[in-house]
Amino acid sequence: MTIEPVPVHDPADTVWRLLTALLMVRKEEFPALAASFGLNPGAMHALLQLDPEEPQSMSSLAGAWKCDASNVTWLVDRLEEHGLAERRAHPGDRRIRTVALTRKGAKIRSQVEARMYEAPDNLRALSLRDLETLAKILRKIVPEDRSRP
Amino acid sequence: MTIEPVPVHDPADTVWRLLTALLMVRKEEFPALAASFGLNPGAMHALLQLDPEEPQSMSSLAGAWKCDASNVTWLVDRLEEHGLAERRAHPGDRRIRTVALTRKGAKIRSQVEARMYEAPDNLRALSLRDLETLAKILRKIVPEDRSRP
DNA sequence: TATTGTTATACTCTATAACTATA
DNA sequence: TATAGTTATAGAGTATAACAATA
Repeated sequence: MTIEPVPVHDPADTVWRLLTALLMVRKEEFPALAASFGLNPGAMHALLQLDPEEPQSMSSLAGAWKCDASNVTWLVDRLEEHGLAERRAHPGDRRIRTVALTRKGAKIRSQVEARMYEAPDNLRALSLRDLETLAKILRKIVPEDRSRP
Repeated sequence: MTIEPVPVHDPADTVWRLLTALLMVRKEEFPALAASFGLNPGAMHALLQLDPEEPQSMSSLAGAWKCDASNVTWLVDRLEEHGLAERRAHPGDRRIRTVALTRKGAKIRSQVEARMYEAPDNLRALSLRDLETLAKILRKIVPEDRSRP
């Protein structure tokens, strides 16, 4: 005797399943994408969260990246080795070091984003009408800034 | 002078950005979900890809999990420690060891899936009409089996 | 001899604890 | 004394290479 799984009736869960299935493939591509730029996934994630305009302190990065300060040191070292970021002095407090994207870092970052946000073929196969319907509905629940990281 | 990013015009890319933003939060929850079952993310991933019905050889798992055979040994050791999977002899070839989910493994696996496929609150906030529209469109491009892993 | 899986070992990434320099 | 960041060190997870058993 086999225990059958309880069927999903909740429409939100149904949509969630469909979305997860759609995204799963891309998620697995991330490490390869990072590697294609000579970075490990952690450093790539860090690169994407660095703001080209606003240098941040090491400690605030530890908060943003949800990792230990010593790991921030290590990750920023990796980015510096690739010439993608640089440590700078803080004007008011000589204990603080800020991290800023270099010109090259900003360029690579936007290249990576372009690759990440390239829609997969199956999505591209939808009609313009369907795509616009999707966008309209999704915009109701996705804050504008989160859709343009 | 700052170089402005090229605006995204392609409607498929726009939708893709929205979808990615929506899924990002959940993706970050995965390690915590794994930890709540006493597993590391790798072992959890492995558990989810083990078929309750079909035992698989170690080498085929290395292919499926995209990792080295020695790592399969390590991961299956972890699952066995928790009583979630077990090695079995292959009837025809004594070199081969197959890996099968235990009864407990199948149970935990479906619990994990239930947690993973629970829609987040913002999705739940959509109207039934919107959810049905989403499901209808997404089903055009998501193969039925991929939406029910 | 070739293949399957394990063991021995090394490397990568992350964390904790001790340390340096500023405040 | 407290805080920011680094360095020293340890641990988890993954890979490569050598090995034992079987084909």
